[in-house]
Amino acid sequence: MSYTYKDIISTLRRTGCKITPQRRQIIKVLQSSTSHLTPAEVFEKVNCNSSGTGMVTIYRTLEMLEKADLVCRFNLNNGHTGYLIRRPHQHHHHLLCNRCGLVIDLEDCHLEKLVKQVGADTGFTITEHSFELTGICPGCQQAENDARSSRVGIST
Amino acid sequence: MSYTYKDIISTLRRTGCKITPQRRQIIKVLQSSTSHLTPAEVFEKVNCNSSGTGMVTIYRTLEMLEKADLVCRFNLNNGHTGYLIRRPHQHHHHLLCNRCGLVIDLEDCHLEKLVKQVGADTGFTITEHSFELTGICPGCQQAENDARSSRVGIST
DNA sequence: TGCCAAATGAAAATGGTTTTCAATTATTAT
DNA sequence: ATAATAATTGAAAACCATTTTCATTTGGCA
Repeated sequence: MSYTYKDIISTLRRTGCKITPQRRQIIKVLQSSTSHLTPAEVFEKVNCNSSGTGMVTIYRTLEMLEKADLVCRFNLNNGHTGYLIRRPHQHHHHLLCNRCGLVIDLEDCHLEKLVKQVGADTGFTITEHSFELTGICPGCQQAENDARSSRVGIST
Repeated sequence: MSYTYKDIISTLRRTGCKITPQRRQIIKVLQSSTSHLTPAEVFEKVNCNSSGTGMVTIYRTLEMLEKADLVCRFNLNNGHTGYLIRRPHQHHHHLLCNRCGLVIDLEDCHLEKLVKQVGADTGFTITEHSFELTGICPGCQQAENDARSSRVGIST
């Protein structure tokens, strides 16, 4: 489960950040999304209710949230950056759907042994690792199958 | 082992690409580096012999090499892009040194089972995965230890 | 050798992100 | 509640990596 809106606000207060309407908005937008959002996407969603929040504020808020460890930041395949409300439990990996952007958390990291082994083999002190999977989620697979069968035109 | 200069040239010829002096230079620079290089780094190295190759050509050549599967492209942690001459054997992972940029190839991917398991658990069709490790290589660990002991000043 | 498509380079365009700076606002102390 | 103040905001400009444009040059084939 991800941090609740209240969690986030109180963590920010604790850090000495001011709680502005813009920040509230941005947090709500991030929270209501199951997939990662780029700064541009956050901007769009925040501004569809005509709140007039500037791009600059989006960037600054995302940066602040990242520093406070409340969101995690991805490097998307296309070189862009995505942000996702963080799940409280520490280290985990992500499974992304290529079609719809859905993100699944893989809570258990089964890689400790492998990482340790690589360290031993290479002499490196390994400080970080990332493991990202991408594919097509069940929903999008279904949608593609449906599209295919209607294209073939079983009954015409 | 990575592709040799000759391998690369002949692959390019086969693809119908022209072998220009600029391209030769760029390939040599990539080849002589054990770590990934950003376009800017390639530019710098290519131009230190005053060959006057433009940034544009660097970008275009790197793109061409990537399309020909002769280099691999990374998203660096800082958001920049790095390129590395490819090793012929297909799928593998990387171990990067945080200090000096050294890249070690991990030829064996031990993750097939885990990937398959995740697919089964989630219903995703998993098409790709990446596993990247970062840490400090033995050389840089040594250097740090040396620096530390001289700072402590064992004999002064 | 000459031709022509491909490659090059300079300059301009693009697009995401960051900085600057004056005006505004959330919080703290009064 | 109000005033003081330090943080936040937004507009515009700056930045920087990357891409596009277009006129010029060049590698490789006929």
